[in-house]
Amino acid sequence: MALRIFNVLGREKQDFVPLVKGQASMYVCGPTVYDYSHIGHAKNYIAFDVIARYLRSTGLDVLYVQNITDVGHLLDSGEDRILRKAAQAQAKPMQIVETYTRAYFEAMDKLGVQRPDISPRASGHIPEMFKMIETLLEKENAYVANGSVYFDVSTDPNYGKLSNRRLQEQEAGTREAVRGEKRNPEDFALWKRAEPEHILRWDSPWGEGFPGWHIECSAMSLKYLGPSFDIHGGGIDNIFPHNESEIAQSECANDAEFARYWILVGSLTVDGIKMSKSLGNFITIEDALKQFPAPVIRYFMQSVHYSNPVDYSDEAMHGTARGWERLANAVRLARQMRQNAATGDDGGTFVERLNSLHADFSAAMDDDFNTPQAIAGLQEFTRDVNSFLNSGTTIGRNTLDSILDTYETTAGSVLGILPSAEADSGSVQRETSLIQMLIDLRMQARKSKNWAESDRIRDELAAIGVILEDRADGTVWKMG
RNA sequence: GGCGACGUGGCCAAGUGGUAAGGCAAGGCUCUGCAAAAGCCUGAUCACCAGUUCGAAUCUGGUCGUCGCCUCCA
Repeated sequence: MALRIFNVLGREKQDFVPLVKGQASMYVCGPTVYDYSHIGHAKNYIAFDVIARYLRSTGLDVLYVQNITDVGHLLDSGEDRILRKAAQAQAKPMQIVETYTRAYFEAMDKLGVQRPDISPRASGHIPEMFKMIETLLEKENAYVANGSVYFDVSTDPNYGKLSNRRLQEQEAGTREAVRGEKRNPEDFALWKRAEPEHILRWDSPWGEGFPGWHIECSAMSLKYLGPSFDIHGGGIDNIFPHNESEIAQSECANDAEFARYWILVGSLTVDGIKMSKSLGNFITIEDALKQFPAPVIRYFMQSVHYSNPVDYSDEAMHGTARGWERLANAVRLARQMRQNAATGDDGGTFVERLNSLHADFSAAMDDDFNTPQAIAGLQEFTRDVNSFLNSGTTIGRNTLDSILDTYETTAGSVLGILPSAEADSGSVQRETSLIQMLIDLRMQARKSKNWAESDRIRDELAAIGVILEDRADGTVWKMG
């Protein structure tokens, strides 16, 4: 069965046929690094993480590019939002950018989001932007006004094809000062003249300034993926004007189809309303991780189809956590049984069930990355695994390996929702506590002169490399 | 005003023409020294109305309602 993707460009489910056989090129709009990442970012980037992971699992050679926006965004006041943050912190703009770029990657790492192959920064691609802007000027798709360069949307008859917006139906821009130098109210900036107080600025053929928001994605996707590539991803809230403008710039400048498949992810709300700082329902990824382990957050984000909105709430998260536990418990049980299982194929007939799970999983993911359906299949599978593991029949190590491998290649390497084996095998802190507990048990045995039990504990600990030494003031231990 | 989603059992959520997956919660039961885990059983005709069709949650039209976007946003 072939992979099908709902292409927002055209609004229909289509067979995925990559530009180059065996490869898939993907560009996803990345974050603006002016603050800590929130759970809305988590939903978005987990979705594309799973998409990239699944594409790879089918054997495709994926090249995944995701930008870091560290210049250019304007506030209503005309002030760059990164600069505003810098003023608050009395720090250099690039210091702010660096801080939140690192924080972004750290948060994503904790969520098990595999890093993109390339994470280009907008600030590092100013020359590439110049080149594209100059091309657009030469082709008269853009014009210079007072040191700024604007894209003339009236020169692109296809403008609006992604979001289905007709220019004349939109409300005119409200900023009089900005509108004054534009030919059409809908024209957007490719390059903005920097006012004196604007610290983050570059020399350009049109005077000192900084790039418009949309041009970076066009310039960087061209550089790393070429004029045409397979998949463009992002949040649905950026369909207009950002994605629409990207298409206009790139297709006018390159005379080539831009992205062939558009995958846009539904937004996340908190307790039914949009997340915003003023409402006090702004939840960072770090905050969420304090309450729930990363696999639970990933499971939650994938329990709804990526294109649909998700509502985050404590109630929903606790329900999700319980559902995840059931799956995780089965995996843990299988891991522990494997530790003591005899080698052999006992219970091998269960392999048929493994095959049917693989088939169900692939069918669900091939259908526009239907993770809710894939998870439903895993839950049914888990019921059968639990029955099997608890049935009392002898199960050989090979069979347990097969079960664990099945989980690993579906819930593990694709969805990224398995409990980590490390967490289950223990940590230094836990090991220390366990050893202390045994020492305390042994102390009780010694007090009651139960020397046989006391020596048994010491000998068995020694056998696994923990040496006990009795002192007048108590017992200490060390690794042998 | 324009664009776009959506409305499925108490909650979350798949399903886009052939008589409703899955999870959570709830109740009953099995297992069980206790606890936990696990398993079994129990529930919806799909916002409403009118059409198309042999047949619709699924297509068409309309009504009501929710949300997002049109200004920075993943």
